[in-house]
Amino acid sequence: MEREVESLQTHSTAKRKKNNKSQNSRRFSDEQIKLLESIFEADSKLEPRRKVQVARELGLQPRQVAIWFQNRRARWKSKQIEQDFRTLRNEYDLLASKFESLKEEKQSLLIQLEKLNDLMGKTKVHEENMDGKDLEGSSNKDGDCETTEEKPSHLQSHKNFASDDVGNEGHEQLMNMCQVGAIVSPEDWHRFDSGGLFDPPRSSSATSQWLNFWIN
DNA sequence: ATGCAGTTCCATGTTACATCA
DNA sequence: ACTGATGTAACATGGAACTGC
Repeated sequence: MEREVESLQTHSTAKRKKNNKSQNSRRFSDEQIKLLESIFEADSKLEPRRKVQVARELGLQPRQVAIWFQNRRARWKSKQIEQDFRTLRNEYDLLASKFESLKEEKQSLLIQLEKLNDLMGKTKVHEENMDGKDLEGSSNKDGDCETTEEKPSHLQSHKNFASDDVGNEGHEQLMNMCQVGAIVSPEDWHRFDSGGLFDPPRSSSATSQWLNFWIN
């Protein structure tokens, strides 16, 4: 039955133009908008009975009320999309800047590591020249990066790299692993919850590739 | 139970017009 | 006065859900 009303209200473009010209204003009054908005705020959809009731209250056709709600939902949705877009963009900017600072931190740690390696290399040569003391007791033979003792954690991880126990290639690989660990733990990465794009892989070799992908 | 036509509602895109800078 | 941008009421269309047969 509402369809009947609607079809009676369906004009050709020409008819509509004529009709609109005869009306003083197409816009609803402030009063009408105010009530419609307050209803919309409570519920964005109208039950048919309520629609008829509201239409009667406002002196409008039920069809007009239905259309107003349709348009209002569409406007709300597009605003929502804009809002979501802004939120996502902000989150992305934040992540990007975190990533940049992590890269810088990594760079500075690498430099520190180089210096320490140089220093320890020189010390060892010196001690060998002195011909005598046992240095082996202090190095961790299993290559575990999470050694203890009272050094800063990021330095602890690289403690055993000066040792001869690890060959050059293994040395480099372990350095990479530990550097990744020093920059950020997997838990930290997962906290970002970025849907996998930024998530590092589980295996250490894949981790190196992953890191290189982002840095290079 | 199932298929089908008719109806209603809704989301989405478009049009026509009013208003404003 | 003219014009382009913007907001909005109304419309068109297609799909989903529901109903009666």
